[in-house]
Amino acid sequence: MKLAIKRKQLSDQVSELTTNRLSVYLRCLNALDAADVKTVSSQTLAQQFHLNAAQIRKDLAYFGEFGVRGVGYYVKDLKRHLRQILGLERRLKVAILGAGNLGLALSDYPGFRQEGFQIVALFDALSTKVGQQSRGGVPIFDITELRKIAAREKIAIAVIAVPADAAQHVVDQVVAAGIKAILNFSPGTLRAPADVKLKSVDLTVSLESLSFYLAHEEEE
Amino acid sequence: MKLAIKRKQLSDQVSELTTNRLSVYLRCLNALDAADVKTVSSQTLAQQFHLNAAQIRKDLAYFGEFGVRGVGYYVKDLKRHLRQILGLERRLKVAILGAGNLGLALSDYPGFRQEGFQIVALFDALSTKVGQQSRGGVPIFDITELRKIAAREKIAIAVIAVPADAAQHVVDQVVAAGIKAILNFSPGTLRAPADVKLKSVDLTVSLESLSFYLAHEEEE
DNA sequence: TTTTGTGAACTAGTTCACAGCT
DNA sequence: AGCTGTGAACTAGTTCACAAAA
Repeated sequence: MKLAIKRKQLSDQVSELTTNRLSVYLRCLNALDAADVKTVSSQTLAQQFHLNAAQIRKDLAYFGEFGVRGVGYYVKDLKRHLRQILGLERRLKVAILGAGNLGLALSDYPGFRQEGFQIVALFDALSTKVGQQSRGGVPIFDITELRKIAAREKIAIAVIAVPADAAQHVVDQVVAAGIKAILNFSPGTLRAPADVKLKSVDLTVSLESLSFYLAHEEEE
Repeated sequence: MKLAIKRKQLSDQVSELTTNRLSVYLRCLNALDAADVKTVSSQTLAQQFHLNAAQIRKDLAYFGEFGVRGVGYYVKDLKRHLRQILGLERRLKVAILGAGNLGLALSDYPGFRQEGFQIVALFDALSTKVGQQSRGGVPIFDITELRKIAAREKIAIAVIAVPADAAQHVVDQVVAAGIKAILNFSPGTLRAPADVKLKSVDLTVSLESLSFYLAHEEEE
């Protein structure tokens, strides 16, 4: 009951910081479960990654009361709940846009294949690539077929791995194909409608932030 | 004078959020400069990506007074300042650890090569890979040679692109080789000493955050 | 006794709003 | 007139600290 009421406004109430941590907790629980640990406290969990125990409890409390006072959390139980919260109980299908170096590497990346994601298609505009497949066997389609294949395969997530100058155009096509979640690897700002979740991983920004650190640590 | 005083505690005072935005501003300024725009206001800059003009001014104000009241910022001028702030005036050398799909793709990624980064070496433990090179011509060395080559080439940044179970061991070797900045692509938490800057890009977390969004948007 | 779940206190980050310079 | 630089107000996120449950 309490759970159901909260559910309604979840994606507004829960910040991305929290959902990212949920993923991290889940990975930790997988490891604990594999090591046949039955129960874990927020304290123990917090020590693994340098986090605060209260934060873990607060993060989980958004979704229900999963813990047992005096005991902690049952590993298998919490793991199941987290998978459910993150929407991982169903296999989500992923398409990668851009069959260049990065796109091909991502399509065979084992981390993507784990935990319920299934990479079903690559798309490219280059006719020489269309019809080929990645080393791991993901077929490459022509980008013009995106709409058709996205609908047929029920593709839920698009990964953008095209050069910066093509990225916005590709995003527009992805949106037109009805895909509601995009993970973008191209540098620069992209526009997408409000009902489409666009998450960007900007490799250049990451490197430059390290460069900043190096430039300013030397001085102290 | 004011600038010099501030400099001392910069990396403590300035948050990562700010430095990440500086990268984004720089990219925008590059585009404006290429389009031969001479001057830009924080207002205009803010509209490009959906940001607040005051935030841009605050971000820049940490480092000095670069603007001209009534005019805005001189594009070339601010660009030069940002490059200097981010430590991009010198070319930083980068090594990639792990010559798998991801490592090879990253070593030829054009975004890395731009803006002052130079990928000089790949490292792997597999003897079949050692001696080969990436398509773009980055040579693959044995990981045992890391220390020697890092010193000789003055490698400043290490990129971790090895499987999760090898990641901590590789990080330890990178640290032992005296490298002070690490960009990690492997999933999971890694430990590094306080004087080493470790930045992680967790692809699984990114995808799971999209999954969360998809799972919870459907309900409204 | 142990550990959760959570209000209250605190800290960090963002936006407002305006004085002051050009 | 126009736009920066910045204190003050606000908002979001984290940590503390403790009552309540097992």
